Amino acid sequence: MPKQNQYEFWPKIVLPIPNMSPSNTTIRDVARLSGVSPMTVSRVINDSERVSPETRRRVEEAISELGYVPSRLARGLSRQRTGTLAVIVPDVANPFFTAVVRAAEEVARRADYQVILCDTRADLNVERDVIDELIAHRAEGVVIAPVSDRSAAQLRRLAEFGVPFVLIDRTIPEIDCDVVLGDSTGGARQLVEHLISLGHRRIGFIVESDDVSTARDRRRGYEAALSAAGIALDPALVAHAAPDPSGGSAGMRRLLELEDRPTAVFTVNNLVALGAIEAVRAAGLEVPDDVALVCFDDIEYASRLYPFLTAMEQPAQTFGTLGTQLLLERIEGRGPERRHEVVLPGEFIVRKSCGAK
Amino acid sequence: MPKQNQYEFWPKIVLPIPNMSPSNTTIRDVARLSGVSPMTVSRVINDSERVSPETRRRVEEAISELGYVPSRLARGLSRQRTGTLAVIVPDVANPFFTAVVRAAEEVARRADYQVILCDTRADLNVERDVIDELIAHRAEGVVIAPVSDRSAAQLRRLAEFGVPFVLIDRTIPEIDCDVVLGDSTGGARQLVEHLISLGHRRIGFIVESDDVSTARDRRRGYEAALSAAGIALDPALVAHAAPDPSGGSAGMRRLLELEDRPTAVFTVNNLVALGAIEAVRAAGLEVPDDVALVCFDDIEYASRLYPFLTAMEQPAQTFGTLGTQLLLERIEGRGPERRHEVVLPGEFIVRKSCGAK
DNA sequence: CCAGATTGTGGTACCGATAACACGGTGGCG
DNA sequence: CGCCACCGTGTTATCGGTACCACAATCTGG
Repeated sequence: MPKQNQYEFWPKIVLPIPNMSPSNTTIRDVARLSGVSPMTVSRVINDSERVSPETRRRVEEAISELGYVPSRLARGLSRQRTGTLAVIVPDVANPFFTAVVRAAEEVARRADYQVILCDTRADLNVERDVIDELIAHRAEGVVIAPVSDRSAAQLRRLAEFGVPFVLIDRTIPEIDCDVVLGDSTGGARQLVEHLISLGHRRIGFIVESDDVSTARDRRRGYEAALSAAGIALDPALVAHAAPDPSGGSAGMRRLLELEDRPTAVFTVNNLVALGAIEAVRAAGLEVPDDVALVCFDDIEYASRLYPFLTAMEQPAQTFGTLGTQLLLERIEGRGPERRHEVVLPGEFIVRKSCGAK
Repeated sequence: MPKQNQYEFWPKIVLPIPNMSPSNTTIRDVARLSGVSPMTVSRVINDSERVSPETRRRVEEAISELGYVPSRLARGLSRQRTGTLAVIVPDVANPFFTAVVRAAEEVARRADYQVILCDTRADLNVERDVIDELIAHRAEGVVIAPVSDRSAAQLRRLAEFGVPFVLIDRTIPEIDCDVVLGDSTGGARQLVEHLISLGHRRIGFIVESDDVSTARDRRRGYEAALSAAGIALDPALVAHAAPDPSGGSAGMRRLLELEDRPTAVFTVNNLVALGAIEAVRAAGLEVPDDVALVCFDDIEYASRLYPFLTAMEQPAQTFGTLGTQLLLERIEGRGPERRHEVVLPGEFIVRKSCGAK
């Protein structure tokens, strides 16, 4: 259960503050001090161009004397580019997305872009608002792990405004753009086949709503594994739940209440697994003894402390770096005519939760 | 060991791209279409003001017909405010800071500010660059967990430019501003006293460089606890190391090599603890049997999966919300004359790693 | 020795919005 | 009936840069 925030309603204090000097030096001030035109100063701060060494020296002197820093706003307005790009994820606190964001931020910074971070909390409305804001901000591109297929509307809006974007982790059927994905179907199949190889026949699946591509694809993998093993699909074993710990708990509780309950469970991601495990324990049972468990995505720090989750680990950082690189290519007008669809293989890591050996 | 990123050098593809229409509708287009002046359109999009219902209707119609979205750049330039603020942390991947960032982002968004996320990777130079960028961007305020005391220079720079900022998690001696802190000294003392109460007399401490206030304060707490128990301080038991898992491992290795090695260790934070535990295990020993361990900050998801770390958990979210709220007060000119110094108590959580009971 | 290129610099007009003021029309009130 | 307040709207200047073109001075080569 997330900590309640006792200071949510911190009492408002209304008092005057000692205003600091909003030191607003402009290019014209620099020009005046160094006895040249603003245009020449502009040339100096943008390097390049032909400026005599002597003039350049004088201008640079004036700049450092006045502590002048050019305004990105003005520059952006006039150049029609902001040097800003956005990363949108449904939950930064999910270690998978944290890694994505971190990597994206680094790539962007190296390419001299600033990053606006947006956490949609898997809420379609927040996502819409956030995207509108980004359009207003004239962000030059967006790396986004969309909330669901219904994000299509807002992505089309981005496209209308000529803002390139790259989807990561999730595709959206009608949206045609660069994409960086994991191998959800294959990975899921491998996980479930592993459970089957351990002798499990009744295998549950806790998954979020079917309008998220990863959920669909992983369900597909789950079904493929079952059918390949000649196990009939029992719809009662598929529990739909929110893609977070509380959803995982709820889903697992439902599965445990079944008459003929599963002996193993596959969860759609790491946080769902976490909640599911908590539910198993709350029911006085244990993983993997009473219920074996496998999932997608690792929880790095947890696994280092205690290698427990048998998981299909995805290269989260690569999602971030690669997604951002593809985006930068689009922004800079490079990038192939045809869209890029990169599928990154996961790494199957067997640990305790599946009960192997 | 963090995953190597195999796609760091993704091959560059150079091809033309099908350019989308950079639909650049301006306020003037809307004005033309609705047969009014740009000023009137401006009045409509900023609500308020006195505009006849009929005109407003016509303008709104034109706006939606053209799909017009006002440019934040232009607005910012003219209004002299950007509606942007920044959150700077040394490591977003640290669950503590992830929570801070997430909370800050939410508070900011609710107040209609956009957030620029900056991860300094605990590198003073990156921090300097990032802050320069923010000044250029005319960010209206900054919530920052500074790299160290040597961040003072860049913070003074911010102040010179009239950008208000709030320090979180760490103070800096000469910098006088709003601050949201944990009770490092008290918390550390409590942790170490707990170890002492369990019978430990040789207690190690793995800590980062002394120019970070939390490190100093926690050392102070460590020393206070020892001296209160009449235990002499043995400098050999204080290992300095980077504030991350690898630092923790290195530090613990050094402690384990001591002739008279500690029976318990206190680490300055969660990630250091993680590395320290790995080092203990690598040495063929176990926590808490061979070495008891306590630390600052929890790793939430890890602890839910496996309640192991005995820790002083800090209310990370509150650091974020409160820090951002204080910042917003400053920005809006409210906020007390005298600086705010908020100290949030941590929660002492006893689990396995200390070997209690 | 002069046409033509090159170099360093300045002038002007924007980028897209808003602040501040101006102005014609309506209605209330003495 | 005329003055004034107010309403709705337009005009102009400006925010802080840069693109584009102009222009004088110097350099090149035939």
